[in-house]
Amino acid sequence: MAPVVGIVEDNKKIRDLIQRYLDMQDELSCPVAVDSVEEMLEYLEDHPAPDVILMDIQLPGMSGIKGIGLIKEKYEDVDIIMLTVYHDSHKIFNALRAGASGYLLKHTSLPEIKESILKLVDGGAPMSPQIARKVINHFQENAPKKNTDSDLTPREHDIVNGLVDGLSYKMIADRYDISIDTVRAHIRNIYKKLHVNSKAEVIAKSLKGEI
Amino acid sequence: MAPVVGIVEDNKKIRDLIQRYLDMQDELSCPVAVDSVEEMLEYLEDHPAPDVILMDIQLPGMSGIKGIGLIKEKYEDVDIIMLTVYHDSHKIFNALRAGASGYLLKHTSLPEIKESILKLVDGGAPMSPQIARKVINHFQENAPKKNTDSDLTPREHDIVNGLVDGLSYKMIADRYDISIDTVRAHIRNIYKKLHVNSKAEVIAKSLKGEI
DNA sequence: TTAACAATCACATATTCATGCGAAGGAGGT
DNA sequence: ACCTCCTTCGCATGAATATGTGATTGTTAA
Repeated sequence: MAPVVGIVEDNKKIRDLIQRYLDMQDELSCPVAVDSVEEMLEYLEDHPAPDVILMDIQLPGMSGIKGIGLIKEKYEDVDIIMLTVYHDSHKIFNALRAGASGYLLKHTSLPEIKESILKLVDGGAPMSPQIARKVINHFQENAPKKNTDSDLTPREHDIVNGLVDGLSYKMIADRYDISIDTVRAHIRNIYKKLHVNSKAEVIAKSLKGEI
Repeated sequence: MAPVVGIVEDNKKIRDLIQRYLDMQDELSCPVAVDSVEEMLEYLEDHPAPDVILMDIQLPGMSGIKGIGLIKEKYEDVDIIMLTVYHDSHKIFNALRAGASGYLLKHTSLPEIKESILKLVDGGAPMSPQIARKVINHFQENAPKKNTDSDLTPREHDIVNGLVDGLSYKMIADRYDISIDTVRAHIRNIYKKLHVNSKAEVIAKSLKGEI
């Protein structure tokens, strides 16, 4: 079933352009394009909800960001992509926090918009690269400067990798061409250093990024 | 000036493939591809730093995530893109916090990798759509816990959680107030469904988000 | 030059795991 | 009513793991 797309955008020229383009695609249909959140909510009263809604932020009446919340509240399965000129962090984060699943800048080309919608339906999250950069920077600024340093020696790391790959002692011994007793010895030391006492805990720690 | 790319990847086949492809492009050069962070650091001692480094996470010796920190510490202008099979939140966030500027999954095609590098140099941040989705979900406190399609029953999920927490059969039995033989029975069924045959593999799958 | 530590190996033993077999009550669907 | 699946439990056995107590060979830093 081809995904159904809705548009909320107050610039009629842009709105019509996008709608015509998307509706023309085999993989999509775009039966509804309105110029405010209020109109979209009205439309949703007596029509099936689209799979994806493209939404501007600057709109007559209610802002797009507020609209996200209202729409997701009643139609939680609708995915919303912001399509806007704003690239300041506050707007981006507020939109994402409100429940937007993607954030594209308005200079995004029509084929890219189409790709983004398909990506979203497929479980991805479309973001313009500049937006992604800001999101990532946000992580790095709020980075807790914790010490991930666990003092494991290179060889011990090898052993841990073996464990993470689900190998037995014997298989690890074979992989690194050492005896199984050596593997045991390393494991003992690893357990001491990490304060654990089972393979399971080592694997968990490793995959959680604590090693 | 064409951006210079470096690669840290322990799988020789993949490494060579990517290097050859990138180096063949007019817009890029890729003079260095090594299989560990340690080797890359050595290389950087007496060569000009690349503009971008593609880096795996699971590596012999030091992990790629730790490598990010070390490399960015001495060569802060280098941008690092993670290129890995891991898509569990812990690894993603740890990598981004450590200073990675992009995060791609390994099934990314060569032309997409190239595009990602060019995007990055241009101020963007390449991310696989799946990754972007996880990052966005992180912003949405009310994260709807979509059931990742796995045939595991609720009880089996409980058991898996116990394993992930590093518990022994006996401890799991105590936690859920059932007999150790029942735990065994569940584990047997879990192993069958996931096609594995050790706690280690279950934990790994779970933490990698494959359950 | 010691001292510390990484990496290698050995032997022993108690515990835990993996896996086979079998079984029985209950929930839910046809 | 019948069948399927979830959940629960038991017994048994070989394999793997956890842990202790050693020891030898290098490398490195005080």
